[in-house]
Amino acid sequence: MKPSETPQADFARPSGKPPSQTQRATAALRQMIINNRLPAGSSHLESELAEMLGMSRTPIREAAVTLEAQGLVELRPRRGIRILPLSAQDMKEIYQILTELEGLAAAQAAARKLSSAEIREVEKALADMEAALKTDDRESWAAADERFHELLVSMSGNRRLQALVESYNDQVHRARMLTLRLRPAPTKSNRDHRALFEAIKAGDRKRARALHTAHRRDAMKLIIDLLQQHGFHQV
Amino acid sequence: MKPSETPQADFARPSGKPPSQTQRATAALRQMIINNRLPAGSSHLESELAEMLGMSRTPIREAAVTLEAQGLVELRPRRGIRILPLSAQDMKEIYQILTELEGLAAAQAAARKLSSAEIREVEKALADMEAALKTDDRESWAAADERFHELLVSMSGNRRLQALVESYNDQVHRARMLTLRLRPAPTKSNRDHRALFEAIKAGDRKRARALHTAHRRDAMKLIIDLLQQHGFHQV
DNA sequence: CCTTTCAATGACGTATACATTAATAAATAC
DNA sequence: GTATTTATTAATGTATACGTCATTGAAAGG
Repeated sequence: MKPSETPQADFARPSGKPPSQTQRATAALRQMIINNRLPAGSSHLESELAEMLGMSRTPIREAAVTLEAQGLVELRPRRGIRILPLSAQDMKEIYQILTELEGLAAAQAAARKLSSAEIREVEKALADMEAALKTDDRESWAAADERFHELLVSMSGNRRLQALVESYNDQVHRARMLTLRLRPAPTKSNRDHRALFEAIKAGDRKRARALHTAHRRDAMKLIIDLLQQHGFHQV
Repeated sequence: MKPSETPQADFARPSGKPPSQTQRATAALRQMIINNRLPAGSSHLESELAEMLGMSRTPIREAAVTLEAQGLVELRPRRGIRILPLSAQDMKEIYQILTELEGLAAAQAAARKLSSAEIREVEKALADMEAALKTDDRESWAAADERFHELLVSMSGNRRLQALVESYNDQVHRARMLTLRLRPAPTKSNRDHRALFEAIKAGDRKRARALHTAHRRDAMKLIIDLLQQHGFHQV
């Protein structure tokens, strides 16, 4: 559930400063888009959003430009800022990219020597997922799952890769949440995660990559099928 | 040499309209960054750039935000817009990502049935590269090489993948041009291209991916080594 | 009743204004 | 001569102003 942040947001907030209006606008809008409080397909005038967030149009526009570059919205002259919906085709494109990039991350992670702190964090995420599976707490499971995958990518050591995966994950977050209750219990997912992490710890790059790729491919198929079955042509 | 364009720039210019100031600014600045007319590491005040391009600060700021999201510049409060230089580590990160994404593109292209127009365009690029190699015309060779790789990615059918690769290619364009005259004649490169294209036409996904991955890995090593040998620690 | 033209509205793109605040220089103390 | 404090400068972040142009509705014509 943790909101991701754009790379520049990270740089631009040297931890002491009060966030600028532009930063507030970017974070707030991204958040609202990701968890569907600004529904996919809806349009919003700059002045509306400005009033809603208590600022002028200027920082709203800058935020909108950033989010457009991230693929979350589209700026349509005189018709407002449109929250981009995702078609099945869009999902496929994004998942193909994610599959590839996360596969690389897994291989890179396997090539490294993990710190004990890293291992502990991953183990925690795995344990949380298993606990959530027992009580069928889907939200907690999804949160831990997200944490697990974020950790993997961060362990790749490639900051750009990390930012990129985060950004594309943001784009499919809505769809993932939507299918969370429609899917069967993620028993196999948990097994996959364990096996993947074992391969990484063992330093088996090839296997880590293969396992992650297969895992993501399954996830994509699951989500796309579910959306289709339940008649969502756009998300 | 062809300047790439951001996805939104493509959408935002429905071919009839005069480009907006923001679009002009984004294109001009990107162009100047990519071909080193705004040197890596240099900083520029918004007002300078505004005067240079004959517009107010507003469109300059919007362009800067876009280019920051693309990873080309950094906005430093009160110290101007800084053109981000690339270290060897940066190059490695970017090439890892490019290698992966273009490998995927090659595999996807191999899975498709290419149109005769597509085949003709690729053949032209290949022929141009071979002709340029004969006369040792490095600039023409680089232009054709770029066209070849762009065509491959576009043949993947994944628009997002295409935009992404374009964007990361922009980031290493400077370094590529810098090493163009330092490297040995790209004889092997041309052979690689031929073999790769044969694999794609034959529909051999695995081989297409493997060939492309190896090709890019070689290119990365070549460039990084050359830069190191010639004492460029930043580009 | 449907189509087309025209006018009015208002959202956006851009310029400009202005307060804030960081960086630089000057001045003072040591 | 060096370090610390203060004053000055000026670049940014944000608000506001305004002209342009697309969209909507009305009016006129078929």
